[in-house]
Amino acid sequence: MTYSIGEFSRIVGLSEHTLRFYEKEGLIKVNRDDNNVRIYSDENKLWIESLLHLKNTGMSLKDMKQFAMWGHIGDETMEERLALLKKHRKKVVEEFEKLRQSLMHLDNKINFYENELGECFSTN
Amino acid sequence: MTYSIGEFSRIVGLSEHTLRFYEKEGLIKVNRDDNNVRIYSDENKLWIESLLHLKNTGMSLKDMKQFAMWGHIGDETMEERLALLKKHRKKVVEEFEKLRQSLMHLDNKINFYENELGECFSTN
DNA sequence: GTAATGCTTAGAGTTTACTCTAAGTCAAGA
DNA sequence: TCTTGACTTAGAGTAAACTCTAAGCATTAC
Repeated sequence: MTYSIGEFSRIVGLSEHTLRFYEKEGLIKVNRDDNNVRIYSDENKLWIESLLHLKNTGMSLKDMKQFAMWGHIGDETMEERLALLKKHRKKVVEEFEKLRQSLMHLDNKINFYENELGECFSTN
Repeated sequence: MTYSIGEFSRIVGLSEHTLRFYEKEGLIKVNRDDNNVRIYSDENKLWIESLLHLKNTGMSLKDMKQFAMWGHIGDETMEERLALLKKHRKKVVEEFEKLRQSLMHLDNKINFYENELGECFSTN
């Protein structure tokens, strides 16, 4: 399957502006038809979804850019990419643990407030 | 125990600029001595730590401000505060789950690269 | 034949949360 | 007395990641 930028935008949940911006920044390579119109493929979709996972974990555009560049070069950059991912993973794991603790703190707070207000009615 | 802004800054890991900024924004109330110099207390410390947990979970300054305002008003705002925390919790749980999935995705990627490169040397 | 959708460049604007600067004052300690 | 650390207001600067605008041209579908 292939998609126009409008369709693709809806599918991946990024605005057309952002898709063009990402392309300009080198995060994606997109094919064009005879009229220079962008044709997004399922491969592009997988790639974007992968990028969005990296973004979700807090990777900066700068690092995603670097990762994409290496990806475009080819197999000889695998070690660099792996190193980047491993380094990033460390940060993510820390972040994850911090979030877990802060969530616990939040739950404690909520429990405290519920006790203070009396537990007759549980209004979720 | 009480602390000057300099000491407090080191203790809680926020710059003096940021501490004054938070105070101006209404996130903390700080006592002053006869010379108008800020005196931070252990109560301030607990409060800031609590705020930082909310910040960790991605709460905006705006919401933290609202929460602090209600806190300063007193017990009659407990329900509002509880509602805000519960609403926020929902977002945090979603975010947490998203992060968990993206972390899994990251791990899969790393495994993929390690297999591709051969698992003879594990360089962490 | 016109509306919808797409293309370009270049640059301006937005939001959040700080972060810093300037310019001046004040008070305690060695 | 002089350095250190504190205080004030007011506003400017920063960084990231978008987000949008303008102006003009091309193509496709009804």
